[in-house]
Amino acid sequence: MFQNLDPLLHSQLRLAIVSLLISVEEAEFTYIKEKTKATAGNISVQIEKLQEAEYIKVEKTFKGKYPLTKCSITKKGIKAFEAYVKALQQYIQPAT
Amino acid sequence: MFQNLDPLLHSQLRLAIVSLLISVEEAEFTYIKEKTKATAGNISVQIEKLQEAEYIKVEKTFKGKYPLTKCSITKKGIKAFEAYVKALQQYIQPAT
DNA sequence: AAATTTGGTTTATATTATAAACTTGTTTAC
DNA sequence: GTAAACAAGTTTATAATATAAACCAAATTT
Repeated sequence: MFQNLDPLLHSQLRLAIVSLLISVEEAEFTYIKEKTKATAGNISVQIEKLQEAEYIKVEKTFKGKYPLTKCSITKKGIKAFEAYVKALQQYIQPAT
Repeated sequence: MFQNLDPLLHSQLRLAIVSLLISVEEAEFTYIKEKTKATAGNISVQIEKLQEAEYIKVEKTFKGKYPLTKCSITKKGIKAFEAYVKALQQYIQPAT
């Protein structure tokens, strides 16, 4: 009846990050920070978890002299997101 | 961009419970247990939280000699659920 | 009358989310 | 030229959550 919801995605911030990356090809750390309004520390932690699970790819480079972190979604991430949304429908769709 | 997700509903088990109650007028503890496959302890705790928030109403009676706990959703619960689903759309709807 | 079952509740623990504090380097103000 | 403020993060500590294990009271079965 109720499929399990992938705990990695069932987190407001991680879901927001993946949601952003789904539609954007690539995003900088600061962009994610602006869009999600979350603290840098929180984002840093959640990005690492998503990366460990290989839901996203993280590339650390430099923009001029400052560090620049770019994130993008992986195939695995897209699949996981789609499965999560599908599972979620069972919870939020009205009636049986 | 991303509205906050009501933490009370953003929990697999509590969401499942509310989801059940939305479409069923009234449900017994054991029914919830069967449908969610969760442990009784976990359900007990989560029901109490939902009740504290006045998202659900809990009525303790007896079925013959055994205790019987009946739950039903409140107006507040319905509203919260609807708001949660609406907020969630922003996360799971593809593209901007 | 001991063991098992029903219908839960309480408590302990493991996991999470989150913010605060810290780091490394850069730019600006004095 | 050096102290203060800023950029872009990371690490660590704490608070909140989810969850299961242990427990309880009464009823039933063996």
